[in-house]
Amino acid sequence: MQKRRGGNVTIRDVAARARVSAITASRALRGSELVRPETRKQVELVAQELGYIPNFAAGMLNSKVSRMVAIVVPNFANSIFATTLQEIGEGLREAGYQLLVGCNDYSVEREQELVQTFLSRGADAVVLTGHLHSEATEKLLGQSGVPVIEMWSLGDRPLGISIGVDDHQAALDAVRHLVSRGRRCIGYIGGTVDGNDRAQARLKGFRAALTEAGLPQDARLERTGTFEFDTGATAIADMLKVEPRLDAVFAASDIIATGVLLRCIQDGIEVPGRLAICGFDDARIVQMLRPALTTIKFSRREIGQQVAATLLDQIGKARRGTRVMRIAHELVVRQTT
Amino acid sequence: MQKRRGGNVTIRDVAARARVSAITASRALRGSELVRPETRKQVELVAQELGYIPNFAAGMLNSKVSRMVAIVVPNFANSIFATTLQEIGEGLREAGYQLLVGCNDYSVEREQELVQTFLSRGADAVVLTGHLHSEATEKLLGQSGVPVIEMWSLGDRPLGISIGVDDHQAALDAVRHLVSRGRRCIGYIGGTVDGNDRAQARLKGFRAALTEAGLPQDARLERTGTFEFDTGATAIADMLKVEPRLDAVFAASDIIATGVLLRCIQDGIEVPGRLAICGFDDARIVQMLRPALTTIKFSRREIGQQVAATLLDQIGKARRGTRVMRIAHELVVRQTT
DNA sequence: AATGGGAATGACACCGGTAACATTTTAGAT
DNA sequence: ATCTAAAATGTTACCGGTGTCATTCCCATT
Repeated sequence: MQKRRGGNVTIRDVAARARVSAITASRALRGSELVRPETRKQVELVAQELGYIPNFAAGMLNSKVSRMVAIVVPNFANSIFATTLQEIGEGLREAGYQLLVGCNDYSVEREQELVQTFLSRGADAVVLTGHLHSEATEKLLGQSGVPVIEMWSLGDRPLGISIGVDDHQAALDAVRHLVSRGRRCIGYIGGTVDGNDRAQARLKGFRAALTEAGLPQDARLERTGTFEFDTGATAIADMLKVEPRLDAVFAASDIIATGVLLRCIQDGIEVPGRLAICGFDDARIVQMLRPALTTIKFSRREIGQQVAATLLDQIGKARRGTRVMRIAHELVVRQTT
Repeated sequence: MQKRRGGNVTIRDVAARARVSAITASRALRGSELVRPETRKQVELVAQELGYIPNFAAGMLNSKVSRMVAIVVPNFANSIFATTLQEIGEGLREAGYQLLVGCNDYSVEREQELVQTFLSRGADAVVLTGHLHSEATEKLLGQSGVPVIEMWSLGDRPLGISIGVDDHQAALDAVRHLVSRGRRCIGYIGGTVDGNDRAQARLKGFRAALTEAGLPQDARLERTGTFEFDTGATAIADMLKVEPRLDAVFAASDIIATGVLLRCIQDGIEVPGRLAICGFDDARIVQMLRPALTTIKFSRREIGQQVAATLLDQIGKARRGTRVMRIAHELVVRQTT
């Protein structure tokens, strides 16, 4: 098979037609200050005329700049990450960067594979979700010298720059709020903690809050599953059967919290009278539910914007520090607590 | 800045260390049948030892194969597209393809820019959303000889292969259902039709159904906006004020339908007694709402899977036909109608 | 031992931009 | 008119794999 890409017009073709050398054409098209305006215009005209499409691979080979940013997210389908992707994409568009995205399904091995291909493809920077990585991944990234951003959670020893929410503190805040409302038998329903340090931090925050309030830990009141409505719906029904005194639930994601709430409405369990619910994320829908969900709010867009800005700042810099940027969260009290 | 990628180990370094020529090393690592098993093993060992990371750009330059598939979606944040992305990603992972994704915000100009860079980067195939493109985009893609897939909607004159849902028919089915329930004053609330042929087809389907049922067209009962809850919530409130006899709404997206439903619940408008609602997409949440939403269901995953399979089939093929693959849809009647 | 043919390996050029350095042109100063 | 520095352009080589074609090696065959 012969792939043609715009009729195989190379920069030399453009140069010949414009009666300049290849390098002048190259400079003209890249907007270098070294060419006379008229020359540039002429080259641009010819390029247009011939339908010239530059070959990035060729340029990259020598210049080592790909204008691609690689991003690893655990899951596209989860809209939480999608919003961030969107924001990063918009932030980088102007600068001419493209997004190379991969999905690791919460697996560090898969992440390692992805990082490997991304480096192979010459990504100018790598964005990872969370701080849980294989040793090989960290070594690869270290050797490559490419800027690394870990987003969504905060790490104490980030590989590069860490931009995210303090999940532990946020969970603590949420559960403290439930306690302050007089709840004494509080359950936790969250996403799987495997390969997910955000989920881990939230669960730890939950436990810390119980301890702080002098409440007992009870493994039966901690459930984890997928980040789906069903997880919440199933878990709450079962948990109430096991422990009828349950009077509050902290759901580590609004999707799960919505599952809990809708199931309660179905089953005639009064919220917040009989059961208080607090979610996490402030997904768009939850303020429209009746009763509206109390939840932890933070700006997904801000994460994306910060990541984009930081990327632009870091790419091409020789010295790169490690830094932790905390995105603010806030407890939004609505009707479920 | 000097980017190093794994310490600048090239295939010649590996070859030298393994006492073979560069091309033999290349063949060994690519799994060619032409090298002796022992030679291959030796090369692989050395590559591992040296931490060799191949440079895709270099390989691409000569072989014209990038193992990247470019995908343009209008919007990441809309989970509808995210699921498809996820599925395509999974389908291509095994074959070693990477996803180059871009977001065009429903703009054909933006799509054109994206297609241009994607071709520039040597994408092995291009996946677009919908059939609305600029002339230049179509020309670019035609010249490039790269396989093209248009997904999500069905076109009568696809650029390559078209994989999607018959939105017109689906909308027709939805509205016929409302009519069959005795509704006579039916409103439409949907997403913007600009740059969105799916939305256009649904609106046309809605109108066709009204005509078919002998009902009058009324511009006041057609609203479009963003694909957000608010659009539904705001539009329904206003529409009921303008036309109190309104007894049904066809919402061209479940997000919007949910907005409509929740607003009705808030305002004490009885559903389906006073107002019937039919959505579109069968988003996961809508079956858990009370009343559960009647909607058009189809498999987003199937679209993704078909796209992935078709991509693998098309890439590298010399002769590429144009074809239309219709993904089945189904009306799911629940409690809102 | 000589021969033939396929398996395995190698030499070399090439893909298409661009960095580095060389050269020519231009314009301002004397 | 001459000189000089800056501006503009050109030459050459190189990035790092891989296609093409040539060569060597090995073993079976006569």
